[in-house]
Amino acid sequence: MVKIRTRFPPSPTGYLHIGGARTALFNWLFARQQGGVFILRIEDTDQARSTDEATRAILEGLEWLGLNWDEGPFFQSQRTEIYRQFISDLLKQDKAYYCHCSPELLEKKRETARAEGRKPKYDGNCRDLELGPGPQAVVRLKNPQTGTTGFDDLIRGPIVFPNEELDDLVLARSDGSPTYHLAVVVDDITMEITHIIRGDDHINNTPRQVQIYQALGRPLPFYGHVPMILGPDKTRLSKRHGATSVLAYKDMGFLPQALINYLVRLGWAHGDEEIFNREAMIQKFSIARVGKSAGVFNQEKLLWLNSHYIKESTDQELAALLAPFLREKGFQDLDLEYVAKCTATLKMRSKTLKEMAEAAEFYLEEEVTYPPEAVKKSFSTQTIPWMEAATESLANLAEWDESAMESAFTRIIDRTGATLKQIAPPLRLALTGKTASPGLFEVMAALGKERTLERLNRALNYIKGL
RNA sequence: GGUCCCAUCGUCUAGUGGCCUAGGACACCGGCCUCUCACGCCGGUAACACGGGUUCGAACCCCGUUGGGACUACCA
Repeated sequence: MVKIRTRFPPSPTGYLHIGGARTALFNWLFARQQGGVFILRIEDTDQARSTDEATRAILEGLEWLGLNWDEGPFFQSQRTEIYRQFISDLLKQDKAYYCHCSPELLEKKRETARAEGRKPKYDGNCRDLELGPGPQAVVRLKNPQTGTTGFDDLIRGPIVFPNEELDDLVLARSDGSPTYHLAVVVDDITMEITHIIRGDDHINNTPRQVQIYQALGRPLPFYGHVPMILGPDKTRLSKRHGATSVLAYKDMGFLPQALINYLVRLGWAHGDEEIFNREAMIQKFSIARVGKSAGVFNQEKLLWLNSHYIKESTDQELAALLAPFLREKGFQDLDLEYVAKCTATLKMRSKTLKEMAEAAEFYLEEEVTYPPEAVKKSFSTQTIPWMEAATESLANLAEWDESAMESAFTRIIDRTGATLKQIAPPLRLALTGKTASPGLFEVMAALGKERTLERLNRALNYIKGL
């Protein structure tokens, strides 16, 4: 059996975006599932627009998502000799020819053709002139002019194009460099790619590439064209729609497994299942079951998945993940054990790590501040006896856990005649500086006895000074 | 314009001729739980683009219409 080989070929003209990430994911999943090989290839033939920085960002994005590649990264810019070889072979076999038409002339012809309602395709002017190389010459593929060119798409089934629609495409530019179509095909041949899974914006490119395979006398790979990802306005997802860079989602506090899970479900389903960890995805993914229609990127659902994976993470994992976000907020010396205790109270209430970091601030601040509105609502002379009773009972607690606190509070309620509903708000404000927070007992347990008593005493003094 | 692709709730989707008075998930709206906020649980609103066929029977098959999208470069 032939080993399956897939590839992800980004061009380094920008960051790794959501659409690219999903294409990479599908290729990766298919390779992993089939025991195949996943190859990374950087398509940097467009020297003007390619940057090293973009390459780094793409690699970093893939690494963050955990889409590890087995071979590469290969760079097209380092393979020019290979392309040259293939082009000269084609020329020798009369499958390609030199064309001396200037870009200006071609552009003019296209315009008049368009104006007259004809197809603006190359007219084959130099096809049979048997011209040699020249300073302005490009190399074109000599395509069949009748008949059809097609392929059997893994996702969409057979797709056929009339050859009259296809013109003699340029294989080599006048400077000798290969064009995209030639480079892709040569790379896929030499890298022995068996399955090409890519965006459906390439469907129309495929017959051209098929013709190059045919001219070269090589067997076709399998093609699977996955649908595009759209923004909420149903146009192609782009910067206009906010963050589409994978790393931007990292910075917003998303977990890679949440993004991966979201992406795999965008365009693919396995019955009613929503949650897929890596292993489940690899096992259940099926390229043939990928949907055909474009999908709208929905951040709400991503947030839901993210909160799911946050809940699933252990306190220690969360503490480590949260640390960079906390440091960003200026909390430099972090006691990760303490942070872990805090995350335990926050994981049910946070949709992102960024949100969690914000919610965690009161745990880390030396002194919480009491917002005037909240003070008005919760602090009064009436609360003094409650606070005193609480402070005293808590101070006497031998065990600092939630069940001990609970029994302490039943005694406090007994003694003061107040209800928990009355006592909780002022205590919450004293401990967190907020009117909404994790459960009172949870907060005290996480804060620890010392911090709790400190904060209560400080609040008591504050109220007495009102 | 031409060619190609696509079409089920607002969104992601299940559905491959009878199981569909169309199922799940997100979001939204109610309720329960409750020390606040969440979580969780229960319930609700909400879709087969349209028109023709084929068939005893169509969300599912065929044709057309409409609507979206892609490509149409010496960009990838």
